[in-house]
Amino acid sequence: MRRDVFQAIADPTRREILSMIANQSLNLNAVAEKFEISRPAISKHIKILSECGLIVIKQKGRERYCEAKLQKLNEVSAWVEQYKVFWTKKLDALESFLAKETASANKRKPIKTSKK
Amino acid sequence: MRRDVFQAIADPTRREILSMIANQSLNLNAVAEKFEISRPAISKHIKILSECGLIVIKQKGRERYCEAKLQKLNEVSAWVEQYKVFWTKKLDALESFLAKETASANKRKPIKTSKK
DNA sequence: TATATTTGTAACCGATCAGTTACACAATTT
DNA sequence: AAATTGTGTAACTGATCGGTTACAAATATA
Repeated sequence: MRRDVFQAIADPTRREILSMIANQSLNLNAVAEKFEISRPAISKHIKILSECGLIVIKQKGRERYCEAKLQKLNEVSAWVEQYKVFWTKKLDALESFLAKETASANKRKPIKTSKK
Repeated sequence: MRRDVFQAIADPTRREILSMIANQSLNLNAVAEKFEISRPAISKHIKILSECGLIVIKQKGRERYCEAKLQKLNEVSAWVEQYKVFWTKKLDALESFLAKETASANKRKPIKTSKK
């Protein structure tokens, strides 16, 4: 069974769970209440999230509070950031192309370049 | 059938395909050659990637070149960046705690803070 | 024209996924 | 002590996933 962060965040319900508990820990029932699906289904999602380290469970009496541990998202961040240059590079190229095109037409007002 | 960027990048083979063609377009066979799995399997992965807009296929004669269109990764980037504050905040808090703790002990050399 | 090459796709397979219902069990409340 | 609450888990289901083999079709080459 593959259990990594990329797989964990692939499911929209799990992403929603993360957004719910990012700011405040919630117990399992509190999480489940906000979804249409059953409590055991949520329980399974929580299990997956905790197995890959995105949340930790703090037992308090009979309740189990889900606390977000978003550090693991760093793995996703690092992966996606390595490619950012590819799409921003293209946008920069488009930007400079448009700037040049506009300059040669030299009647319209120049495009505001965002950086440098 | 759910077909979004999060689901597309959940599979390690698809992430590897993206890394292969990020810099250079490759035809399907060239991609398939570098993997253990069969050509039809790669063909399916390519289809998924193109269906969610991460690559485009340029037909040249009988060959089909896969060109990465990584702009769509922006969606993932935006999602993960919104949470960056949560884990960097905690790290900063830990950092300042350690700095303070070290200062009060004031014999060990201070921790090098990365920014500001 | 016959043959190679590059590819898509259909049909199938076993594993996993995301959900369900039903039940068990421990902690809390009455 | 009895009832309620919060949760885990087993057993099941249908859908999807990631792979395969086998075949078809279009382009390129001999």
